[in-house]
Amino acid sequence: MTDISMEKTYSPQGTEQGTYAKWEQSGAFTPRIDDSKKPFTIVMPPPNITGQLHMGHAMDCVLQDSLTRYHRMKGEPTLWLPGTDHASIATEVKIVEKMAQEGLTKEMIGREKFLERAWEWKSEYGGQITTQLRRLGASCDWSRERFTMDEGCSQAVREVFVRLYEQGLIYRGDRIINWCPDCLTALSDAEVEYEEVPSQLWYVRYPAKDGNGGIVVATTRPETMLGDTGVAVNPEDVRYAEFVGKTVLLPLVGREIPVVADAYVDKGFGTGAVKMTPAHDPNDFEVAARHNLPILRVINDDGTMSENAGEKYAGMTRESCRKQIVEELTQGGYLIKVEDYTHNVGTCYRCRTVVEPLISRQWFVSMSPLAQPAIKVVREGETRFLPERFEKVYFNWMENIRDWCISRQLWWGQRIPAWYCGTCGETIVSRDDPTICPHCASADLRQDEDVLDTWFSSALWPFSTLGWPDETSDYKYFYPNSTLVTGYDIIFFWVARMIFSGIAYTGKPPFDTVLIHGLVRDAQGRKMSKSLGNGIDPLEIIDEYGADALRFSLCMGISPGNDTRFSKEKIEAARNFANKVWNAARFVLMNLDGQEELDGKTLESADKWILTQTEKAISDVSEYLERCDHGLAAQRIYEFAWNDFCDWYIELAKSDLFGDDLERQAAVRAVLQYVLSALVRLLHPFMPFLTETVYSLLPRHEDNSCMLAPWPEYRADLMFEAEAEKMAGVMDVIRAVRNLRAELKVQAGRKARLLLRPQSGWHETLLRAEPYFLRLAGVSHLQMLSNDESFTDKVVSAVLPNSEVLIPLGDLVDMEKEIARLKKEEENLANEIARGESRLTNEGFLSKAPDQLVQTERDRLEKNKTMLETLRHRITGLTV
RNA sequence: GGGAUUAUAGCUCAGUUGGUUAGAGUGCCACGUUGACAUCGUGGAGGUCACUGGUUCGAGCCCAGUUAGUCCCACCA
Repeated sequence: MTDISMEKTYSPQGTEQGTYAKWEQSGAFTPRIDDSKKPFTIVMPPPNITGQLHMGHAMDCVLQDSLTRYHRMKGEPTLWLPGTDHASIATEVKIVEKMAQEGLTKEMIGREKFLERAWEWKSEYGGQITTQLRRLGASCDWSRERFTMDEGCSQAVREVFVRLYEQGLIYRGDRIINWCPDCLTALSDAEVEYEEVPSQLWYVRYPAKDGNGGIVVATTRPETMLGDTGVAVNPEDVRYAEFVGKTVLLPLVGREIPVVADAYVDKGFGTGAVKMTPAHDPNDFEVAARHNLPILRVINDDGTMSENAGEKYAGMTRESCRKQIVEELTQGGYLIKVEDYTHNVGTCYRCRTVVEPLISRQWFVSMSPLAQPAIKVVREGETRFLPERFEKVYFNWMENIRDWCISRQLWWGQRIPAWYCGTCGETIVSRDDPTICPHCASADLRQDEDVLDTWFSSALWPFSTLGWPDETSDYKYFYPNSTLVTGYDIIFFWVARMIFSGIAYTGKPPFDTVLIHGLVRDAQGRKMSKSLGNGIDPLEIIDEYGADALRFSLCMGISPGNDTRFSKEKIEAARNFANKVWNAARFVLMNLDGQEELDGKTLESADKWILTQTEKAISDVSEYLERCDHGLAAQRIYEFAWNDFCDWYIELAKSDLFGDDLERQAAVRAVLQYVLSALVRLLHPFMPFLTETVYSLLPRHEDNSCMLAPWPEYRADLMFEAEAEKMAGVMDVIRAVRNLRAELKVQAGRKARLLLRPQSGWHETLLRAEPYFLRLAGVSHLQMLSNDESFTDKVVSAVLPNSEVLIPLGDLVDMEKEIARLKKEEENLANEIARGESRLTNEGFLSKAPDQLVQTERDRLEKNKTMLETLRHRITGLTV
């Protein structure tokens, strides 16, 4: 017996952090570039430096780490590249909030000081995040850790910006954009979230020039009428045909505005006439462009009404101005009616403020030339989504894409590399900071104040992190990446943009596979959020249950792309599983002698059975991991470890292990060692800490790391299907005996005799299984009955395909009950036979079903008939 | 308006190209200190696979429709 000291209960708290430190110090997270091997690369979706990691990050991390560990064990040079995201707007908002507590504003301290604070923030929170990732066991290559605003990433950003500008794909223009009046910046379309809000639809009469009649328009935003420069109707609408080309008067303001005909207007909605506010509505803006309507901006950046709105309203908020306008319209007799109306309003995805569409001069990326090839690579399967259905989401977005507004009126981020000449007005976009204007040689240059959308740099992450635009060895070897793992919530923000960016700048799509996972919800299925206060801190879970338990619980029972619930029950189940494996290992290790060697051993059925189960598990788990199906893989390992190995094999092994046959002992030890070693390695991607500890305790593995151990290889020579089936038959008998005993409520300690009447071919197997019956079924002694040998004592019995099981229990047996029970069995069996017969007399089944299935059905029917006969014989014997 | 997705045991969820009598965890009931583990063991109860129709020799799975929920996109003022 090996002398080992393993606690009775696995306690992760004492070992995990030390194990991680050892891994990290060993340098094993850093892959060796080997041109003869294909690498496996994952870049981590960089968490925002705005705060701590939540459960969603934990899941993201766990899925990536299991893939990483699996591929590393398979011997592929595996790179999982970590990093963090500067999260321009989100971080800036946080810093501003924090400064407000000190009574400071951005303007008070200025850009430079502000950026100093931002970098301090980065080093504090960025560090917290990487600490958390380590606690989770993330085996990423910290030597390659990146930040979206580090020098290299910023250089890549600059390169891309300049290239696109030179290609004419980046332009600056006055267009309607989404403006957040609270964050005081432009937003891209993707950054606006729509919310249904109950509101009203106001019907307002715009009188004709003489003050009478006119046109009634319907609007959800009466306050914007101050910026109206026209009214539009449908060209085919006879009701308004006479007005087209004429003008109406804008109430309260008295401005004369033209009536135009445009197909955009829906005759059926409202009154069929729409007021045009080109400066504050994207559709109106387009109509205005077609009809040369003037653009009048009446809302300021901060959401208040501007000078253009008129002296009376200037400075009012949008909300109070609306009230005021409605009141005045009512008084003036212009308000015809008000209807309740629910509509969607856009809100800022960071601060939830209602966004204001307004016309503004911003930088844009021209999307349609970039989108086309990005659609193609997915269409043609060069890049695939898992699950596949997310491709539809992707196509839908890409095919309807609009130009991307990339400038943000913020300070924290990559500054737009554009300079304006104060002398000649020239715009200079260049890779190096210009000192004089190339057009007029003036030195009066001013850099654009704005920064780029955070997602502009995230879009380059798969290659900017590897050194691009330089042709570094990392870039050449690890790009394109293999798999990208992320949640479905950022397909548009991030995945789509990486794909078109990768193709446009590197010529290759950035990864082959996009694995999309769902959200982690709370036990009630609600989204975890700060406002609900139902978020769970992964670190608290790790402290209480261990990282392995957390990891396993995040993998178990998940289905690709679907949301999952996090519950106490789940984490406890995972913790219990860790303990189970720990104890199985503890038992095995207590019984090993360090000389285990499977080859050359004489194996019995039980050994062959567990080896066969092991090979099947190896093959299944490998396949599931290849398919990135963590849920099935975890489930499969769980079953194998708990049911096959612990519940059956270890128990079966005990009779040999504690028996006198030294050869059997040695064989069983070798099998235990082999299976445990395979099990631990299969489990390692999911429970790295536990398995690392156990693996190092295995004989001759003192200095070996499970993390670097070879992934278990499927061995066809250890598959013993026929023997395994025999063993399964023995297990059926054991189960039947247990069942009978339990039904009769036989005390566990009370042994009973077991009589078996085997079917042909089973005598030897069952006879040899006697020790198993004794140990696992509470049997005192086995007696084999021949076919014609009758047995009429008081017995309970069961009929199995391989034998008739009889247990004489004397007065414990209530013969009435026993007969009733057997009759029920008889009925079930008869039904089963009837079902089989109807199938086998069905012409359609016989002619169309696969031959093999028909044969199976025949065999089964045959077997059932024999069993029924035995059962009837038994019943007759008892009733006579 | 368009699309996706979910509906399977009390609860949480699996169920690969259609093929035995639909599985697991958890909860529940009964029994149990059998030389790893009570974070355990053994046994048990518990399901018209949302509904309707269709295809098929055969449907939880495929098709059509219905109902209920969740989500995404679009943004008719």
